[in-house]
Amino acid sequence: MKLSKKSDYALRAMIYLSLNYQKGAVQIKEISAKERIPQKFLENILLTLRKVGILNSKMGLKGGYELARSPDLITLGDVIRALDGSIAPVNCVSQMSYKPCTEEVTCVIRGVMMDVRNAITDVLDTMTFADMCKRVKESLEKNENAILTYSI
Amino acid sequence: MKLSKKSDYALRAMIYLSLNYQKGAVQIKEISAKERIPQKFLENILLTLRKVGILNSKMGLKGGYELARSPDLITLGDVIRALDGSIAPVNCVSQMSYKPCTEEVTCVIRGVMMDVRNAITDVLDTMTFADMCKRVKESLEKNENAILTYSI
DNA sequence: TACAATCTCTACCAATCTGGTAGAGATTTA
DNA sequence: TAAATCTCTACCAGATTGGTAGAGATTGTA
Repeated sequence: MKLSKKSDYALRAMIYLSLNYQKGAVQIKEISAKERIPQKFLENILLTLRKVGILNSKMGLKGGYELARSPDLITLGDVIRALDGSIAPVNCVSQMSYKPCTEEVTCVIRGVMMDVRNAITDVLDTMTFADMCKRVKESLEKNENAILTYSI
Repeated sequence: MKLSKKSDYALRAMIYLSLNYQKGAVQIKEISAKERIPQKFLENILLTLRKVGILNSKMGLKGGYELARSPDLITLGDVIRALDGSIAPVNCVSQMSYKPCTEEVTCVIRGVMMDVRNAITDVLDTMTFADMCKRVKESLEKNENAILTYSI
């Protein structure tokens, strides 16, 4: 039941890009430096997010990445699914990578795991990056001399 | 966010033992055969559950395993924690293996992950093996000619 | 007592996943 | 044309997962 480093980095990069929404493309190098994420690793992550349509990219000099749509239309669930594949604790309750188990009808573990999955997605699929930005700003107001950070 | 095979097997074995609560010790071999779990692997799992006090064992001929307390006093969370270690998606929100992150106060990802963790434990720490037994029996009544099974 | 059945313990192993790196290529701006 | 940037494929070391092997300790029963 663990969030991968990949998803962790992805969430941080997405918050960074959300805070810079509509301010033009942001370069990998900048995100990598500010968030202290290995650059080459981050390249892969952003590429994945682009391929699933969460990010747009621009190649060449002055290129970079930006959100493909408004931060309030992207949820944490979207990002974690893109990187980690599935959110469900077992495949037989997964939307993304559903695979029936042998005796689905009578499987009582499945029932509980379905509840767990729903509980998780209730949180992750309603929380948008607009919400995250709001939280970052609130957090900064309360802790005036705090460094801007939202890493794990 | 995946339930390990170890925890899966453990849950199944625990349901089996719960259905046989107060009927004397049950042997590894029997559970292994009925639930189709590799015997040597199951040995390790049951040993772990004994070490954390969930199971009692009896060595020697006619030995075996049985629940150390009533099924309504053991939750799925107890078992999964014993096998997989932690339920929390990140260590900085874990009860079991808590490890602070760099900037805890202002970390907004932490906040969401805390919500996820609570959502998961709400399900797993309230569901007992007595509940699971009840579900197994209900399920069998509804599907009269179903085979008794609760594997994933 | 002997012995078979059973749990206990340590060690080991192959396959996969995780986190990360390398480097050549394509594209764009100045 | 050159520098900056994204794109793509390949690779790699270490950890984790799922599982096996085998010797040892303990107990019931003939």
